[in-house]
Amino acid sequence: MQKYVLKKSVVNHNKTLDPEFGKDLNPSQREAVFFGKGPLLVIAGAGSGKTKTLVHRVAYLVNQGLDPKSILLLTFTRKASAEMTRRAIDLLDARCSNVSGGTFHSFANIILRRYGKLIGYPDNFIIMDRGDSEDLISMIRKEKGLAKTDKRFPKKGTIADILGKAVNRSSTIENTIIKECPQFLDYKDEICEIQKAYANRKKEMGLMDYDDLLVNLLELLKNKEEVRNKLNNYYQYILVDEYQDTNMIQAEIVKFLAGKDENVMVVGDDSQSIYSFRGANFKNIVDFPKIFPKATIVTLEENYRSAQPILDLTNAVIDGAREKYSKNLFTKRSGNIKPLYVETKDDNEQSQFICQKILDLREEGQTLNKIAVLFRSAWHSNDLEIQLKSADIPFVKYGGIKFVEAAHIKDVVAYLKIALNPADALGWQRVLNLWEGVGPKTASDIFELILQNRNNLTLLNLDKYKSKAFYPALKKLLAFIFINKSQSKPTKIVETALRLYKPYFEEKYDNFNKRKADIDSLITISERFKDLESFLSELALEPPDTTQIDSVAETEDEEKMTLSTIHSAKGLEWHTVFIISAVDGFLPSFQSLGDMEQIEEERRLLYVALTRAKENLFIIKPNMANKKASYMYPGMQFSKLTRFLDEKSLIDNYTEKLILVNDEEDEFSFDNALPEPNFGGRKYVF
DNA sequence: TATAGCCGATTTTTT
DNA sequence: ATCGGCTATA
Repeated sequence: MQKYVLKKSVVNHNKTLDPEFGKDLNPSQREAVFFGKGPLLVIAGAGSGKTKTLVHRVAYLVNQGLDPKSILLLTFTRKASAEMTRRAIDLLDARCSNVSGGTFHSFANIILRRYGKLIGYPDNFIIMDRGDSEDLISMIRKEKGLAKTDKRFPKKGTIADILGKAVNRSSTIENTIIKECPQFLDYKDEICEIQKAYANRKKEMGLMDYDDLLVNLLELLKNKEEVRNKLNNYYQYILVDEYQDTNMIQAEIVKFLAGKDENVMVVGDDSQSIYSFRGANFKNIVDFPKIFPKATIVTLEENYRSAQPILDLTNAVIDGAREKYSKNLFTKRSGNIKPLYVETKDDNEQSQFICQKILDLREEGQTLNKIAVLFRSAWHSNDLEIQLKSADIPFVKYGGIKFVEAAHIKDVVAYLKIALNPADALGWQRVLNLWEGVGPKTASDIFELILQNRNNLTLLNLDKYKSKAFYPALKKLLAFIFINKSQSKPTKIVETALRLYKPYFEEKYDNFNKRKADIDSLITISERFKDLESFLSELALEPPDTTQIDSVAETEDEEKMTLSTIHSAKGLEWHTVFIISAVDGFLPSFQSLGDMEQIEEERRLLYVALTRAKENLFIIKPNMANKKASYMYPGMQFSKLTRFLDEKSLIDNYTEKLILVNDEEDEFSFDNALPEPNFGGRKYVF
């Protein structure tokens, strides 16, 4: 295990806070930033300078002479954490780079590597991603013969959902089934059985899923006093961002971390809670003063992001919400351009409109990285992506399928996992199944053999397989497993794994040349890590998104526009925002329609999307009645505007309607007949 | 008994 | 593109 040595940091004590520090904050922000000791709840509306306030708070605390490491800043993504640290450094000095921070999960990972032994985990445990969990569940389901009993037995993904929600909502399996999918209530005993087997197998194999990271951290804090005391002494101030998206387990973790001093500041906006499907509970905000009765509450209501007409619409949308902390955003920013609303005949026309508009904006001198297109589900942008490519407009897409979820990356990672932790049955299954003549049965036989002898390689008797074609491969694989992990750099291990994988890789995928680029990226990423364990943890906790992969591949950082799911757009802002597929059934998603709470969450989702825009906001509603989704779900029309904008005629009152006129000549020529790009214009004819 | 291969159905959001 | 189920084959 890597040893960390405390280095005396060279701190420039000459540089003190700018006398102007805090002058540009409004009174509420100032109250939060200069707050003394004790619990503090900051209710921060969209665009109200939430990040700015947190960053100033960090700088203020560090400048008070506090050891930066003793400040723990828990954020929703690692990106957010890095961004805040960077801004704090700008504001004060390099001391801020030592602030402790990360996501709840990455923090749990660090603590559990060190203290996990106390609750029976090896320090080389492997973090399972969602796919790994499903694979293990599927394996158990097959072993128990549950797959065959009845066609209607839930699929692995559904079971994973049920188990995960039960944990994250601190509820029972039975209640979760009743709430989520009552049609499977008959199988509650079987699902409980799977749950037990799943928990046992994970422990045997040294695996933790995302939920285990939180649950086990909480267990340490709750039941291991020495750990709790250590952490309480170490972390003097706890700051939590996006508190509305924490679940009950996380709230308890915060409670224990705060300790007796209760120096804990949480920041959140109940109107932006969009992760309840993951067990997040925005009532955590309401309950904060119950957990910390001494809590001070500060509300930030002034919006610095959006022009007034945009804000008028967003306020109106969230006004329809059933439950919320009452707050009303206002801005001093002028602006007379109303959000623009466009109806198109289908998604193809929607894409054409966007391409055209973006070319206009570029003409005007607007840079592409100030433009974003937002949507409910990753696949909603499929058509747009094709058209952007053919129009030669560069973009990056956030959300949807991730790099590490691709089959070929999972293959390579499986090699690495079994090298780090030979007890990992899932990794073995995946690797052994690559071989001709090996299916699930043979793979698990081989795995059993290895497991029994893994402490003494010389006892391993492989004679059984001597006649098989895969025998030499098996020999080579075992040699790979027992290489010295602590001495080899991750990149070396990846390269060794790739030598073993290559023949199967080229056999398995027709388009292996295209996939090769991903493999190269994996090598590049591995170079950042000093050991295999941290590399694999990072892949599970902060999977690289397409941007990082692209920037590895391309040296030039060309300007690109952003396509993003609304979830992934959280916390960001753009000059111009297009919200596409504002169709009832798309947003809200038809999957959410059965449940009032879920529909309310969809409303908040739209609210988050709308509040990303600073100056220009486009809302586009294609008619999707004749598209694929509609024959899959016969009851749905997919032709009406989203209910959240339809109610009380919000569209009529708060937006300007653009009329698209089909130019008869050839299919669609946009180049002629376009009026001067002018967002105040009444009509948009093409 | 185990595997390979084919076909058809399905696609919310994410640490 | 991927998953799960079915069938032919060794």
